[in-house]
Amino acid sequence: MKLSEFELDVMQLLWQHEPSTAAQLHEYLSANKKVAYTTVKTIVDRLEQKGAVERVGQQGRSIIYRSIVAQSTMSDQVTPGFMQRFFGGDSRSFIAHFIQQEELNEDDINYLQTLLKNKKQAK
Amino acid sequence: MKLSEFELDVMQLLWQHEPSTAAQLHEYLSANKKVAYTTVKTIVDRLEQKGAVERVGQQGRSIIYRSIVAQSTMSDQVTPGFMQRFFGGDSRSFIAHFIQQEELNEDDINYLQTLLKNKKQAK
DNA sequence: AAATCAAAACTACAAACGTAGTAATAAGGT
DNA sequence: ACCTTATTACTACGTTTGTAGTTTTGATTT
Repeated sequence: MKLSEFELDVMQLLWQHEPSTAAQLHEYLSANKKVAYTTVKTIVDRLEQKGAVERVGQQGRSIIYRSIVAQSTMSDQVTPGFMQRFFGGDSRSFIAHFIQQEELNEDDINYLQTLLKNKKQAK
Repeated sequence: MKLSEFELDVMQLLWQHEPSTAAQLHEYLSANKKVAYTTVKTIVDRLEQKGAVERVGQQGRSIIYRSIVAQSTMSDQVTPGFMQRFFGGDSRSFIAHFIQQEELNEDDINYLQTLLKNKKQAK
């Protein structure tokens, strides 16, 4: 399943606040972007058509939606392409780039170090 | 500057084999994807219009192209959106995901461990 | 100089996308 | 039972994208 950027923005919000109505998603989105309610509703309709979300009830006239595809499924599908396009598929330099670039506190670093240690031991 | 997926695929090839003619890019691409030469040329033309590549000479009738925008610039621009859409902007779980998911040999792991250690010390 | 032919330049077109208006409808209030 | 109004459902439209055909052009060969 292929979702557009805007569709993914809406999915992101839904993943974070599940379940939601179109009006709620519109409200969350409005924090970052000026966009009409009907626009958001159109996106939700398209997501429904694509089988990314489904109706799970209603509240007055408002339809309540829930995601069908998991965030992890989506990211697994899209990441290889991303890595390929920006890092030539080299996962080591990909990870290295973000370790260096991103803001990480000591806890974060410790956590990642543990992950690496475990990964090494699993060999 | 906003580039489409296909445009980025072509940029990736150009970044890897710089400079190149459209025919060469077509050849590289053909390894993975069946696509007409004219299609690739159209993409290159659009990249030129967008200011992502430029002409640096010719070889017979063939125009030689070079990238103007660096791969790192592109990835810096696109990554925040990507991270937001798939990891809710949480860089720690973003990096963690790849450490766990990706194939890494012992050297890779050591290298990443060093990076983390340095990052910790730099605090 | 004329012919050939590869590559460039131009044109085309359907599907997807971002965006939102308009029309229909049904819940809830009076 | 009727009206109001929030929501849904439907329609619309310009732009971008993937895809490639057709036409023009100019380098190279004969």
